[in-house]
Amino acid sequence: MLLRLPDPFSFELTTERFRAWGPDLANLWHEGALYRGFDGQEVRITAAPGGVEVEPPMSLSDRSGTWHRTWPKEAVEAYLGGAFDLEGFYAFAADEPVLAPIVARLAGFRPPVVPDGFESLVTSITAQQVSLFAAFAIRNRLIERFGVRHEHAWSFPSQDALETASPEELVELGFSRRKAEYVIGVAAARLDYDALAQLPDAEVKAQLVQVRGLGEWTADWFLARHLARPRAWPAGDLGLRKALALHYAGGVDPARFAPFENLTAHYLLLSLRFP
DNA sequence: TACCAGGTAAAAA
DNA sequence: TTTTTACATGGT
Repeated sequence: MLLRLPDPFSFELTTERFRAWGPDLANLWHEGALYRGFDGQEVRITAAPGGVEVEPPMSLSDRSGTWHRTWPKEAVEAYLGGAFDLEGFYAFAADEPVLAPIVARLAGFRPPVVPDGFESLVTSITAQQVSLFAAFAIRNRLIERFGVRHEHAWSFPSQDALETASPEELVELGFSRRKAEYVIGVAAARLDYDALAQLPDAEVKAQLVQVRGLGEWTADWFLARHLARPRAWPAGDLGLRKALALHYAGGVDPARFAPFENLTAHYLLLSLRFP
C-alpha cells in the first residue's frame, strides 16, 4: 500500500543512516528496500512516487474476533520523520548562509525516528565514547543474541530479554563491563516511556539523567531521535561539534537555530557525510 | 603501533 | 568542587 509523505521526501537520504556504518540489523537495508519490525511483524518499505510503498498489510483481530487486514500507517509515517516541519525549516534556512546550501543539497531528508524508547536508549549507550562503526558492530551482535529474527530484519531486544541477561553475556559481545551494567539497569528500570512522551523537554532530560548510564548526551538524543522534539539539541555530540567548528569558526549560539534545533543538527551531521 | 571515535560514572585531587 | 581516569571495539 502507498503511504504518502509530506513533500519533499527523499527515501534515499532518509534511510542513509541505516547504511552509513554498515548494516543495521534492526533497520535493514537490502536490495533497495528497508525492513523493520513493527509490533512483532516485519514490514518492507520501498520508494514510491509521493511517498513509500509499505507491505505486507498486517493481520489483526479485534475484540469480537473478526480479522482485519490493516497496516501500521501511523507508525511507519512517524518512523520516516513524517512529523518534522520541513517546510518551515526550509523557509527558515533559506536566510541562513550556512544552512541554505546544505538544505538545498539534502532536500527531502527526514530524520528517521526510533520508534521505541528503550531501543533508543540502549542504542545510545552502545555509541557512547566509541566510533559509530564499533557501536553498530556491537549493537548488531546484541540484536542477534537477544533480539527476534524476522525474514530479513530483527526486532530489537526487549526489556525482558536484556533485564535477564548477565553482564558477562554482554561483555562477550564487546560491551565494557560498565556499559553492560548500564544496559541491564535501564531494562530493569522499566521507565514509563508513554509518560515521558507527555513531558516537556527539560523534564524528560531531568528524569533520564537520574538513571545510571544515561547522561545529558543520551537524553538529548532521546529527545531528538525518539521523541522528535523540534528543539532538541545534542550540544555535547562530537560529530555535531565537528560540523559546527567547520561551518562556524569562532562558535555559534544554538539559539540561532530556534525553533529548528533538531532538524539543524540532523542536516549539519548528514552534510558531513555528503560534503 | 598508536590513536581516535556521535560519553559516563567514579575516583582522586 | 573540579579534574582525572577507566572503559573495550573498530578503523585508519
